[in-house]
Amino acid sequence: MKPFYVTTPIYYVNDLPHIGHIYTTIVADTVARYHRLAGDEVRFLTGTDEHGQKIERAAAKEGVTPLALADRVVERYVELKSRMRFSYDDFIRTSQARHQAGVAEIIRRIEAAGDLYTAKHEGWYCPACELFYTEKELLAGNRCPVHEEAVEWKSEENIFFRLSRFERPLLDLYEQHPEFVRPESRLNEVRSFVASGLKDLSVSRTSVSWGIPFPDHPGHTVYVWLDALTNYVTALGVGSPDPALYEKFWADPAGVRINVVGKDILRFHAVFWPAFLMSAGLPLPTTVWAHGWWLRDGKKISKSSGGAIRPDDLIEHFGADALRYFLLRDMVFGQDASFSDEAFVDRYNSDLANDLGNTASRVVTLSRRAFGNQTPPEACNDNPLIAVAAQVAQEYRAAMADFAFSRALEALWRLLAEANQYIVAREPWKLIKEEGERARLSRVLWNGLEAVRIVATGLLPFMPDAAARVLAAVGTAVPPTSLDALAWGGTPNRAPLAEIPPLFPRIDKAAYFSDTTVQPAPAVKEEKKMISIDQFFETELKVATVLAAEAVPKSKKLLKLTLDLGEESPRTVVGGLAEAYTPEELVGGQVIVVANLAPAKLMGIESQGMVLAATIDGKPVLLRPILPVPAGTRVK
RNA sequence: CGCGGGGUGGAGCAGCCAGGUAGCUCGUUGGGCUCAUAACCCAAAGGUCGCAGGUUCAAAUCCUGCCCCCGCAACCA
Repeated sequence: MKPFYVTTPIYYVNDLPHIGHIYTTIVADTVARYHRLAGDEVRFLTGTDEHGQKIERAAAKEGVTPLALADRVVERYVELKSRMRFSYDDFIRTSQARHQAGVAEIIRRIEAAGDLYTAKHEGWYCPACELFYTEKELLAGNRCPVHEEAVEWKSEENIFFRLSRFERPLLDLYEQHPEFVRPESRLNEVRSFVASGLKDLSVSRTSVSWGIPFPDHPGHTVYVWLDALTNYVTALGVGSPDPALYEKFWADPAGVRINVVGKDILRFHAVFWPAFLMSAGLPLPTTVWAHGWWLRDGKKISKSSGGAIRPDDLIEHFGADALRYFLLRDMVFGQDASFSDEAFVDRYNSDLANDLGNTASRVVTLSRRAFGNQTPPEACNDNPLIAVAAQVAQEYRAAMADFAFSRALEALWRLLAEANQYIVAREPWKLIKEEGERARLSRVLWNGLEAVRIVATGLLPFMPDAAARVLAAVGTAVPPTSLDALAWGGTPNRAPLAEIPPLFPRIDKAAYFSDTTVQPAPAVKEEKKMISIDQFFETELKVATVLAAEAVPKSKKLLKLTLDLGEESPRTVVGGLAEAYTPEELVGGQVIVVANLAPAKLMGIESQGMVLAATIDGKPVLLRPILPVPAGTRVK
């Protein structure tokens, strides 16, 4: 048995599980299940990343320990296991002792290799953010872009990893093992990133205490990515007294090791991670496999837009199997895909209800009627479906080995379509009524059951429960444990066939959508905080005449306005107006500006005020006087 | 020249790396069947493969240039 190791990234406990996490885990789970059926010795790992400043701060805000906060989120991940039928063998948390021991071991190896050194890290530092900022990121007057407070010049001693030393080895890796990064388009991306030059990487922090203490460097904490990435081997027991799992799943040259990741974290996995491993003298993963993102109706999902995909609702309405099926069927693995409820319902109805469920239902019903609630007495080894099934099985295997899940499913569905055609052509419902056709009828129906059985077998990795239900419905009570079951001929004769309820009840689209019409977000409690008129007058609003306007180069939204506020010299004000206004139409007109706003740098231009506008659908609508007013007139 | 993805019948997509009859799902129209979950089967309509050049016997596919859309980054003071 070939060792096969597949991992998901460890998920940051800053976030509750969302469709992205679930998708990644579904992919890894399907791969793991497939390889178990294929006879490999599979180990499947997932887990959580729990260290870092964000967690530390979020916990402090709630008055709990970081670990308590992590525990709470981890619970949400763990409960998905049964709900989504995830079959991972291990769940690692970076807060666990075994992980910390492993990290320490890796760092010792990297240090022994001479790839660590300490150096001063200097820069503008915001104590509130606990972050360094580049000059470019700062607001005018060296203020933090988040807190708008003054930043300070700080120099901190950091431990650096000689990433630069691995530029050549990494390029050689991509050259000799193009399968190290898949899909191929991503390899190109990674290669060009590395080829453009690698800088040494700071791998310690002195400002973060919620993390793994850096071995032999008191006061330093291990940088999150060095901490997180190593989970794939620490979970196997690197640095522990019992390295058996590590030996089998990471060190065996015949083994396959796959890290499934989202494209957003590919760089860390395809550059930093192999460099760390090379330095530590450990084998590399076979492949880092990057998938795309689920977009909501074509837009990136953002929490603020309220368009998030709610996995809970979907699982409740359609079941975990249906969600698994949809996500794997509708995304070409590696690319981005668009999620919509309508696509989901359509896919469910046409593929699962009509094709799979209905086909199973019609052959089972016919067989029960014809053969006393049993599978047909006679099998059939000579019919047009056999060749199709063999072809489908072959394509299915090839696609699965290539992570081409949608192609694998398409292949299975071709067999279903073929089975339906076959049934219609043979008209078994007529044969039932004819006395001398028992043998023929038996073979026809047996073929129909057999085709469904093969499809359901192929679906076991995708929809573990539903596939088993379909198998049971067509006479295979115990799901097979090997892909050999894809071969023609597995349907038993004279096995009992129970009456089947619809395996995938059709969804009434109209009813579903009227039922789940998106409720507008409950209006946030209006906290009416009144201010005094004096407070209002602290804001100096003035009418300004637009003397000149031009687009800010390379900016999508910004216009640079030169405004007359009745002052000695005109002011420059930059505003996000470009999406709604052209410079030409503004010149000569008037706008209202906040005249006593602290200046700020936008795209390198200092803006000395703010133009007032109402925002509709993200686009500004300027507020301006109806009649011309002398420039500089106070607004109240 | 910031990074990346994409533009293929009404919708959503595959095909492009390894050029050779443009394919799938849904939808539409007509017909068939009645075993089945208003399902299934057959047929039809519907495409300048973003645009323009080039290479080639042959280009959706390779090369060059351009246009448009969508993410990310940097900016709605």
